Amino acid sequence: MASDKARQIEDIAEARIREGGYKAFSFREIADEVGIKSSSVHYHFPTKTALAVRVARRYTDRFMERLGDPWQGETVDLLGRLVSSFRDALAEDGKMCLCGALGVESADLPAEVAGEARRFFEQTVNWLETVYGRAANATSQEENRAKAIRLLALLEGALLVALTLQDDSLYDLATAKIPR
Amino acid sequence: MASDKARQIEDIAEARIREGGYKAFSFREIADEVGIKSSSVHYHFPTKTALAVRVARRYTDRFMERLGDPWQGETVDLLGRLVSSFRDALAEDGKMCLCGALGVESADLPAEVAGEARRFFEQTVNWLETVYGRAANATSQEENRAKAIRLLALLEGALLVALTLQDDSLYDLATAKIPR
DNA sequence: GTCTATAATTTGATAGAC
DNA sequence: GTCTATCAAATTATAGAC
Repeated sequence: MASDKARQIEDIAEARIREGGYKAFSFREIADEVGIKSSSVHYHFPTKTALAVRVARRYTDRFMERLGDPWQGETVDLLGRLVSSFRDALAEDGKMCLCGALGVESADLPAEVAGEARRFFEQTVNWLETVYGRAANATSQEENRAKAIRLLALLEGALLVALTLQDDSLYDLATAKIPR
Repeated sequence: MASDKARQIEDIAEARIREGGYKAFSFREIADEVGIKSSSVHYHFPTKTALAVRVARRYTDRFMERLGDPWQGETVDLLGRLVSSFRDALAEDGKMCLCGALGVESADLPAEVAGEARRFFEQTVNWLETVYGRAANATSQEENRAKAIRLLALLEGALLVALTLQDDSLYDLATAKIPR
């Protein structure tokens, strides 16, 4: 299959970005791992920026797909899905959220890449605003947005703390008060 | 003065790390900015790792000094000092917490550097545990620790979200419910 | 303390054959 | 799609003169 190699390249780039950010992956390193030459990687993705944009887009799409329709289901279940999406990423691969890793270095990124990280946060906040707006105890739009920002910050921060202190259980500790 | 150049080097390295992580600064770039050659930077700091370690240590020491004695003063004031320490860093230079920026790429860092980021988080958590332990409504040690982890995660995450979405006010929105 | 000079490696990217 | 070959630039680091 033609796109098989392209997907392999994306997978490796994603893993490296989640471990060490945008500057942590190189075309040569990816090429070695896939078993081709770096010039062949350029065939699939013309530039490093283009590859990172593609990886971030795929990550966001999958993430939003996993979160599902914010208009369907119980508030508790919806919020729990968000909490466990990040937790699974930590538990399964011991890695940061891709767009959190990119977001930290926003100021030092090609504009298109920084824009994709921003897009991920915007979509997640929008999804949360909808969930909070539907809840039985829904408050004003401003307050819903504040709650959304606050939860997203807590979850990204919980990943960051757990990774830095090398203790995954800290993510659960930090998010224990949130419905799952 | 002899150590004047060394401090300049540390300042520039710190700024760059907070913008783009460990991989974002180079000896040549720093040398240009200071107005010397990269080999002269090596005179002050033998390796890149050594410079990063020194910068992280200085950052942590200054941060803890600013937080002050967790046994002195009101709980509200102590917690407020932590919240505004991070907020000022964002407002004044529009930059991430240095050890947050390093922590994200923990898995891709020289062990000594990752250790310094870990040290910052440990010290901040310890400080918060003491504050919560002293409070009038103090709970069990485990619960104090959970509260400490949770607040640290929220603050680091709030910085991350504000930087990625390029809106400093989101930090205040995320931390509004916390005493200052 | 700072310089010149340089080594050894890695990087993103391109041209052109097959 | 993948290769060889190559480029121009940047990187960390060292040796030795001043």
